Amino acid sequence: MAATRKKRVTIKQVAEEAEVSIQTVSRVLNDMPHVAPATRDRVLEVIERLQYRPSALARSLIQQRSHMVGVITAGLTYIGPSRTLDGIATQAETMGYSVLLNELPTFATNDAKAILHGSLARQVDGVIWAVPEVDNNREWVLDQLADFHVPFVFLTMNPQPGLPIVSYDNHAGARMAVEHLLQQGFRRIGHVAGPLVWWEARERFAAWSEVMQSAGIPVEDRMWTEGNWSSRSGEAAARRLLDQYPEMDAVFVANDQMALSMLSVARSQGLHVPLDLAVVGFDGIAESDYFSPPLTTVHQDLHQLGCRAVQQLIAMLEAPQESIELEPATVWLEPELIVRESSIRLAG
Amino acid sequence: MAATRKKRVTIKQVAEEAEVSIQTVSRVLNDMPHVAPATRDRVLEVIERLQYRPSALARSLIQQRSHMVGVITAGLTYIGPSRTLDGIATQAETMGYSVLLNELPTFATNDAKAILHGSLARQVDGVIWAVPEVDNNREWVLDQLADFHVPFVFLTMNPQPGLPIVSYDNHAGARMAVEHLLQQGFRRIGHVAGPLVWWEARERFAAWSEVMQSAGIPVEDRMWTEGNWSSRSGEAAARRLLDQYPEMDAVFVANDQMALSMLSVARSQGLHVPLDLAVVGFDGIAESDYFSPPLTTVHQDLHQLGCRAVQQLIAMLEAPQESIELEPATVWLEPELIVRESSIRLAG
DNA sequence: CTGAAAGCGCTAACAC
DNA sequence: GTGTTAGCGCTTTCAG
Repeated sequence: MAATRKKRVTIKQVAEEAEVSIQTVSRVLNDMPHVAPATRDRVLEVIERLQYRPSALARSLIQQRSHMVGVITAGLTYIGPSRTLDGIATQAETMGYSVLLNELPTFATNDAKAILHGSLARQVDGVIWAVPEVDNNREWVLDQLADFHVPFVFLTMNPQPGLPIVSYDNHAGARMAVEHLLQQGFRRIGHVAGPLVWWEARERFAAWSEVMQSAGIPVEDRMWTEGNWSSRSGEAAARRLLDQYPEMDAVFVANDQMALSMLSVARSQGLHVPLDLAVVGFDGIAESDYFSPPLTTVHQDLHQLGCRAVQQLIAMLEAPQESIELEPATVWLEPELIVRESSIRLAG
Repeated sequence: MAATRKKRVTIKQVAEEAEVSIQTVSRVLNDMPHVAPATRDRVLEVIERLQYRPSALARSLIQQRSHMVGVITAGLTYIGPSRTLDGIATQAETMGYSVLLNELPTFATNDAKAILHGSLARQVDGVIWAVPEVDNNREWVLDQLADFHVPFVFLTMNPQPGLPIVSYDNHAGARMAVEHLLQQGFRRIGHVAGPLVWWEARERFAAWSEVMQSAGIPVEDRMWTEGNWSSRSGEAAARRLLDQYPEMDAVFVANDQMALSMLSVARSQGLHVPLDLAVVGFDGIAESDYFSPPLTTVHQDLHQLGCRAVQQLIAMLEAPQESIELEPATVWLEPELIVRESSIRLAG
């Protein structure tokens, strides 16, 4: 009883079976007026009987509107991008759009070009550029933006006049983290940075550095190290930092995964957190509440970020032509500091 | 200098500009023979100059082949589904296919129907059903399978004759975990199960139960509790279990997130892991190596799972019609036990 | 080697 | 109310 692959039922067959014109079937499908109730019922009956499903493809071709949004992403194995995608997918669904997903194999420019054009060839109505800004991988997209005939929304980058951007304020988030440590009375605050080719890592690093200097604490090179976001890299970065800055009493780590490693390394070296070393992370992943000890962190709701991006894009799609250009709205979200045990100054 | 939305360049315009027929342009595009080199060059030049990009949509319509695979997933905020999707996206890319992504808002059946039909309406060439098997949410898809005129590949379910399935052997993985604990000399082994409406949770639970009984250890209800995969739920489950089974000396936890909570709760109750309580997780997420202590876990490479699913599906798509039905290949992957500090029996 | 005609499945504009 | 005629952008015959 193997299921032989059946041919798709077309509107033409429905029309013939119901003994009406193709047009009338179309009218029924689209709930248009001017169809006699009896005719409509007959058509509907045939549609049901033949299990007819209209082809969105053919529709898209003629309407010049695919109701698909192209999403270009990278690094889905990371928690951040996948949560963002979750938000995008959910919101798109809700608003009646499909997601055409493309993941870049690397963060480099080269791959991106072909992949983006592949997406555009499929006639997506708009594009959400959810690739982290690494090196200058965004340059050429921005350069060519005028040549693409669909709207774009960019995620996670500095506000820039004339560009629709949806992003968390990483600088503000990092500032909160460091200021919190200062308030707790810590002064010798180190930093484990993310890879500084990433915009987000640079923002967090810059905020650490600036807040420190504002507090009258000179920043030296031995006070920070760089990881690549992963727990593995965080382990090495943590060891180096503890080594080169032994009097450090607190550390701001650029993401929760690396902060986890910091906790682990500290423990292995006999340091008590937060008594000997306070630790603050970034991202606010769900697990951070169950680290040992629970991790103070800066939370950004990336699901929400994805939702907002879709709303923004669809607003642009459905707005009248002229208004689009006037003021590409920037959505600038504020992260939130979650204080837990890992950063509380204990009576020494 | 606002970028006014341009109209798309069509093959017709290229033809006119190059003073050839639409046909010839098409031949050039598709690298077909029988085009004079001079003509070809002229056409290519015009294509370049006009920045012409053929419409994949129009192509799909006539070729009855979209080169898109529909992916139905759910719970992208979880690590597992998103890693799987990462594998799917990467592999599809490599093989020249695009991914049309659909995420179910819940695991229930109702939403699924409309969403699946939406995907099919866009003429995907095949579907990867990556929704975890929860309750009987898979029943109706399987029932209606014969009515869909494209091939399906199912992820993460029991092998079943006549169905193309790509899955890890959860039962085998859980067996490894429990046998490892027995080998270490632990006998009073508890279990924190995932939500038992999930197939994967049931498999892991069943393996625990069976291995215990084979070892002559009767299983009682107080020896296990149930969580919902999240660290939060794992915390409650861990507390309950420690409470109702105080003499427990080891525990097999159904995923790493909940295992993390088990470590955290044990620590807060003054229990030393693994001295007082050995812990084994499941999944092998990257962070598990940095838990305190590093977690023994059963690793499954979900990226690989996604890759295999795509390979399987595309093999079906590109195979001659008859051979498809004969023997839908099942890919049955073996997870791997990673032994770390959390489960090592220490000289007491 | 090249072009003209037909048509993929559907909707838009107009007739009747 | 309903049918007819076009045509979305492209490929596929089949003539020349």
